This record gives sequence, structure tokens and C-alpha cells, in this order.
Amino acid sequence: MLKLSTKGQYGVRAMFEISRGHPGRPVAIREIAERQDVSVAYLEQILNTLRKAGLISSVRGPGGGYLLSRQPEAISIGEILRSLDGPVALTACQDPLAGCVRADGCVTSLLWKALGEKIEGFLDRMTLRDLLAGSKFGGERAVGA
Amino acid sequence: MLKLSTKGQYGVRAMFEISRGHPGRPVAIREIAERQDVSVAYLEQILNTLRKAGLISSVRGPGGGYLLSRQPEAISIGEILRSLDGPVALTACQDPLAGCVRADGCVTSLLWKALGEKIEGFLDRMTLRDLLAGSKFGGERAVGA
DNA sequence: ATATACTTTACTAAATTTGTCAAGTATTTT
DNA sequence: AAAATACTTGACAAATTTAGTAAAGTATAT
Repeated sequence: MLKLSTKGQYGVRAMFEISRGHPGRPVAIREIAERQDVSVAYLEQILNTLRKAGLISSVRGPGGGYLLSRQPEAISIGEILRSLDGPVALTACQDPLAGCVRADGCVTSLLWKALGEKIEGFLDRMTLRDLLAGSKFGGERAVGA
Repeated sequence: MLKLSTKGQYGVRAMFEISRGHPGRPVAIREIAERQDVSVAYLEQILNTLRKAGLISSVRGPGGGYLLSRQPEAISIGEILRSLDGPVALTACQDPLAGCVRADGCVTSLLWKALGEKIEGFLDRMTLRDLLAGSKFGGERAVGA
């Protein structure tokens, strides 16, 4: 349960590859596609969305490619995923559209709300810098054991 | 993103209704269906799964229905959801089946792993008793504000 | 007996996901 | 100017998953 779309996953991995070139070197779409084993056509779709969201910019012509719009520590995983897959919305009730109409559902509604906020909080605290560092995972406890 | 299936949602709501009758009074499937506005046929499927998972037991004949197999504080939301929708598996890599084969994917893999554990932890700490009490939500901070 | 209620399996319509394909636009280098 | 490189856009479709219906059957208490 609670699967993340491949689009979101590929998006994060693509942003990670672009981060590697940061700062200064545009990373070509073909390079990302090869390193992350995703089709160029699908990546075009994804990167286009991320560019419109303002997370990356593109450079055309030979030697061109994609660049981060901000520093890696200023781009959160949550932002990337929201751009591609919309906000975390565990249930219809939690979705900005279509309010909750259930009488007693409120109890479970609070539950989903609390979980949703926990997830968003985690994703928003995690940035590309953390991915580059390859650390900071584990949250409450140490990661190693 | 990260939608919860209606099956899982209905399952939790159904367990909540059964909890209300606890201890002693079997809750009829029709009663659950009416109170939660779900079709009897779909509920049958869901309750059957939960029964096989050992979370509830059934009483046949007139006046029959479903009963909790354990105390409300001993049945977690995580257990209910896992019975119906399988374990939290944000990505294929995190799924018990089909291991991760990516070379550099390990970095993002750690990310998904950490998030998955956070979610499971939350769901496993939350029980039917909490739903009955209608409190304990909010986690780190107070719920009201 | 019979009404009530649970049990099981099969099936399908709709929505979503996951991409592919094709054609076009912009920019830099030669 | 021409050509190569690379980004841009939108349409489309196969595959999968979800969500739910339907039908027939089994068990139990009155």
C-alpha cells in the first residue's frame, strides 16, 4: 500500500543526477536517461513539469542540458514529488477538492490528517543536499544498525 | 500522491464500528454498511479478509455479526491496513519481492526506506482504542491550534 | 422449516499509471 | 547558412490496479 508513482521516483532520481553537475554544468537529458535507466521520452515529460514548477532551468544547443534553479539544500524532496504527483492526499477527505461529508467519519479523518502531515513534514525536511550527502536518514534513531 | 485505497479506508471504518459494540455485542454487516455507507457486498469481501487475518470473528444466525478478536488497544491501524492492502511499499525496491538492482539507486532507496518505516511506525502505534477515544492525534504537537 | 446472516468465488467497468510516438522549436557551432 | 544537438509539446494507447457487483452457497438460532 501507499505506492509512490514511478514518475515521482524518476523525478527525484533525475533531480539527483542534475544536482551532481551543480553548480554550473548543464546535465543533458540523455545522460540522465542512461544513468538512471529511464527512456528519454518519459524523462522529457517529467523534466518539463519540473521546469514549469521552477525547480530547474534548461540550456539549449550543443553542450546544453538542465540546471538546478536553486541550491541543493533549498530544494526539498516534497517539492519535487508535489510538482509531479500533486499533494499528499491519503483520502478524498484530505484532498483540497471535495470536502468530507461523513457524519462520524471525523474520527478517522483526523487520523489520516495526522499521518499526511507527518509524511509531508518528512518530505519537506529532506533536500537534494541530503541525497548528495547520502546521510541524515533514519530520523529518530541511528541508521546503521 | 500516496493515496490510500478505499478498501483500506472502509476496513478501518468497519473495524471502528465493530469496536463500538465491544465487548460482547456482535455487529451485523448490514449495520456497518448503513452507518458507513458502503455496500454490503463490498463489506463482505473486506470483513472476510479481516476475519482470515484473525482480527475479527463472526457469529452466525439471527442476532449474529462480527466481534473483535482482541481488545481495541491491541489492534493497530497498521495491522488492519496491512491485512487489506499489504505492507507499506513505497517503491518496488522496498517490496519484500523483487530486490533493488540499481547501482546508484541506493541513496534514494535509503530515503524511501526511512519514510516507509516512519509511516509504519505511526500506523502501528495507533490503535482502535485511539479511534474510540478520538484523541492522541497530532503526534509532535498539540492538535487543537 | 425458515429467516437471518455470514462465506466464497467469479467477474467487469472505470480509473490510473506508465509509458511511446511524432512533430516541432530553439540554439550553438562550423 | 546549415546542420547537429537538445529541448518542447501534445496526442495516444497498452497495462495494471482499483472498486465494486453478482450469484450461489453454507451455517445457525428461533
